[in-house]
Amino acid sequence: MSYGDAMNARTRSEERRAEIVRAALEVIAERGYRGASLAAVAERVGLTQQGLLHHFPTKDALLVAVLEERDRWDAVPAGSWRVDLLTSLVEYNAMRPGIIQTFSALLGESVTEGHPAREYFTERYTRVRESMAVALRAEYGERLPNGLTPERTAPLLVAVMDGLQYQWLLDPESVDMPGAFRDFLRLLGEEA
Amino acid sequence: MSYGDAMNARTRSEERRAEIVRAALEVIAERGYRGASLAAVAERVGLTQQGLLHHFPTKDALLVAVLEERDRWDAVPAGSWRVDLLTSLVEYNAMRPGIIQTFSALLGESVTEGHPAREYFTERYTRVRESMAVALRAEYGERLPNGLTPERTAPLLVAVMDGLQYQWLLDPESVDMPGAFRDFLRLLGEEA
DNA sequence: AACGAAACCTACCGCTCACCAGGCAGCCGA
DNA sequence: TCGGCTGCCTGGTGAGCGGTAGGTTTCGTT
Repeated sequence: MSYGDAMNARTRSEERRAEIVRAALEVIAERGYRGASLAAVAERVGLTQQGLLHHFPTKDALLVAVLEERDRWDAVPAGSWRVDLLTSLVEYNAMRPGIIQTFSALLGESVTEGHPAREYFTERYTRVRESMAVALRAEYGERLPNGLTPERTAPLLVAVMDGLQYQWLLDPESVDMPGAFRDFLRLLGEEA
Repeated sequence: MSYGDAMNARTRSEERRAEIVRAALEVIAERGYRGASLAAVAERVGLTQQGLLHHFPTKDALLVAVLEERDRWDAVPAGSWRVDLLTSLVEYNAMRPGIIQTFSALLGESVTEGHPAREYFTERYTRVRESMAVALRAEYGERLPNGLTPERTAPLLVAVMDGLQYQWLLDPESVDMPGAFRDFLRLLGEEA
């Protein structure tokens, strides 16, 4: 195997796949997973539907790649979040409605029966709740208001982030997502 | 309850429509709106697809009826909520996963472009936020923690309810939705 | 008994979907 | 220079979609 060249076959193929995944993210944001046709994704990267199927043999395989992309995207730095970085994350999200829309649409679909992303989201939320509990403990210890534990607070934190996203996507003018999130954090850090 | 006698034509037609809407709620819960075929809804009430189209001329017309049903369902008693009744509402919801699933799936779809329920949800959330602000002011006055106003707290309250629903639908064993909601309310009512 | 409307049907249409089969061009290592 | 593999194409298929057209049965009203 030679590796001197600027771009070997494997690299080029991975580039192509990455392009396709990017296009799929867009189309899913616009039409949801069920509404996203392979043809629409293919057209966006200048392929025919069958050309796309060469890289991803089924529609579900493409979805798997999309979900893996998401895992890469918000991979926890050094294994755990810090609460103040969450604020930055929300602010960053507020500048990228596309990504938020993609995964909000997918989350909504995933609660329906037999949806191919259901298991992914179930496991993801288990993981994220645990991760958030760790972050909350690091920030507040056991001194959360009203004797709340980090484990009981984590689902609320996650719910606020998700719920705000829906309200914000529907009506960005009326909902200050980062501001509201900061308000929530202030509820946790009972002020000195 | 037999139809033949004490029921006039109009009443029977309305009964039929109500049956269809109920079936549509089920099918949407299972497959989302895009995934819900008229044929599937029709079969559930013992009709052909065209028999259904006699009562609702288009698929969108059926969706409108579904959304109207929801408005009737959670119509605010006497014009405004009381915060303690929200707890009961959440507890009640936790016993009816079907309804929650229907509207969580619809909410998720609604953020996609040109979705027929988008406007409905946008306006609904505007209304609900206002309604919640009123309820919060009635309960806590201006004395929310950290100088939060009812208007700024309302989006958080709504976000928590919605966000918890998704986590709960995906993994009811791991998420105590009513308990978590009570935790959130306890964050608002700073103790004593 | 006669009539008209409501309820529901069969048949059909054009379209879109995910996916299969088979072929062909171009590049790469041998 | 050749063989094979990768990338992508044309062509086609069966199923399912929402919706139309037009007929037939049912039934309350008169």
